[in-house]
Amino acid sequence: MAQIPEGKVISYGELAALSGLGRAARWVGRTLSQLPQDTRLPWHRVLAAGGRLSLAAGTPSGEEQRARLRAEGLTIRNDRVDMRRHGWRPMEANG
DNA sequence: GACATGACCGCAC
DNA sequence: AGTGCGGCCATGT
Repeated sequence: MAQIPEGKVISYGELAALSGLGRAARWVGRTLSQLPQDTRLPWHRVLAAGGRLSLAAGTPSGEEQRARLRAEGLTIRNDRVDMRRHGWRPMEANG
């Protein structure tokens, strides 16, 4: 997760698979929910499938996530981000 | 061991 | 486009 570049996003399922956790998307979610508030990990770049934001707008964390994503230049439409444009895969990291 | 829950995923209707 | 259902992995009671 720390390797996700700024302005890019990934889904829980992808992150789980890429981390060698198989299909443990739920486990990723539960883990993120337990992150300390002062973590510097880019947790806001982890979205649900299809670029959907699973954290509801209005909640502290939900607003925080939207703010951070927008700050990185992403556009949020109807609680979702354009994965086609901002999706990230490790292969792209190698150039 | 059984049962319920979670910042989930994919498919079918 | 919205809803329902089963599957997934780990944790807590």
